Amino acid sequence: MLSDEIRKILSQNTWFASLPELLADNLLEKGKIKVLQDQQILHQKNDSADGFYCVVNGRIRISNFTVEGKELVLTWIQPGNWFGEISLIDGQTRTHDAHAQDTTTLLKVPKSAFDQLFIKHHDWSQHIMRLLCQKVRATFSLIDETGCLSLKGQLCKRLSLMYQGLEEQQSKSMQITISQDALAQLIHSSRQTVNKILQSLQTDNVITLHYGKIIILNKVALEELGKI
Amino acid sequence: MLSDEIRKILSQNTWFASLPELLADNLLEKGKIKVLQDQQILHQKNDSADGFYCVVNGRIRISNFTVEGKELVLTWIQPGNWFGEISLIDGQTRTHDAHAQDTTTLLKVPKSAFDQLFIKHHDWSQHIMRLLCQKVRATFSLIDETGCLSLKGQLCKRLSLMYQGLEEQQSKSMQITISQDALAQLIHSSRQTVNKILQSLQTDNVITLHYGKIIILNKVALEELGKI
DNA sequence: TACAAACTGTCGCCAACCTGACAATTGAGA
DNA sequence: TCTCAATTGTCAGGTTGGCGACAGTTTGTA
Repeated sequence: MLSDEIRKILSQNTWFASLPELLADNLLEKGKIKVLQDQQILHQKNDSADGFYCVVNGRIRISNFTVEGKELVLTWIQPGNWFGEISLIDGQTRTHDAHAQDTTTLLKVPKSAFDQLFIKHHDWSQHIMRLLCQKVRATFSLIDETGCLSLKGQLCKRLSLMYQGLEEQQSKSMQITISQDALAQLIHSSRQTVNKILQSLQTDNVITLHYGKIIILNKVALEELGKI
Repeated sequence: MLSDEIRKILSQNTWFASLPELLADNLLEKGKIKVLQDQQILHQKNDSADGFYCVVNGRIRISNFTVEGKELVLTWIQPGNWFGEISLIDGQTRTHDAHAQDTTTLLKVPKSAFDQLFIKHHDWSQHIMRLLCQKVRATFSLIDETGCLSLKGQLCKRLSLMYQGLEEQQSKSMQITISQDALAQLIHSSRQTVNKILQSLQTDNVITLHYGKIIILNKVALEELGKI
């Protein structure tokens, strides 16, 4: 994959786009491409940390496992988004498992290069702080959603966000590639319940359902429903 | 309240305790005591931020409101813990409402003093990053709990944590002062369900129930139950 | 073209838990 | 001491949503 292509994808992300050119160049320069096959493990919870990552394409599933072995999915990280900085900063182990969902390309900035940025660029810590704040705020709003919204609301919100992600990447095919099973995991629900909700959305002409994918018909309605 | 007394309480907190003396002194020096009456508002969601706070005694209830007006409690901040840094760093507004739960004494470091610390102490940002990482990890484990644990498990975990807080402060009276109503809010449940669970814990001689307070009889059992 | 794997659609049962209601108890303040 | 608000204890009714089961559909692969 060409360096210009990577830079273009990374620049869709507001955090990366706001970095001074020198820092952005440095991340791209030190970053190495890493490709994972579908379902391949990047790291597990409690692993020691060796890198700071950005999803170039594909997606990374961040999750934990309950005592009984059930997978609890926290989120899917979409292209352009960076992760893995927490363990690098505080020296503790990984907070979650990270698996590839689809064949996935990552940019990996090794720990050594990451640490050096603090020394070479006096303003790097400012930007890392902003990234951490973003992460805290995102996590807070996740908690709000699960507490405030009905399952239908949560589902619509997730679909909205995924659709936005597609728009930002100016993807050709405006369809969300996800199984109902995976959607259920994301909102901590069951496949059957998700199916029921999706059917009702289809009846209301908000979406259409297909094998392994969903097409958004009415973006505005979906966003509205994501507040219930 | 005496400065030595404040320093003693603040030093129970691992983050504060790990600060270089110069920084700790600076925070204490610039911090002003602020007392809130029970239920008094410190700030609301979307307020602009003017300070970095530490609970000296009492406690701060961090919450949001749903569209229907129901209060969603995120957590109670116990003495020794700092909060409010996120809005100061990223310049955005407050993420939550903050109310006093009981008469509460705070140490308030004004925004101007907070900002200056970055300039005067080159290592201040390192410590702020550690604090942010702590916050992210705490928020992640909150999500894990609500996803993994049964209501009984969540309730026991909360009680454990509150009891630990009492131990750390070497409080004279080892009883948790909280109504069943407030407990229900903390675990996003109903008073009736909480009552049923507490009754069962009392039957098993893990706790005893009183008007507006709970006494822990078997700390170890409680911790064990906090994993179910 | 056949087959297996993955995914979707649907039903019924059942446990968890929310809500409203109401009585009893406790504690603070007049 | 009296009164009132806050808190606790308890019950019945109703809803939500999880789970097992099974049939049908789609897709990739041999």
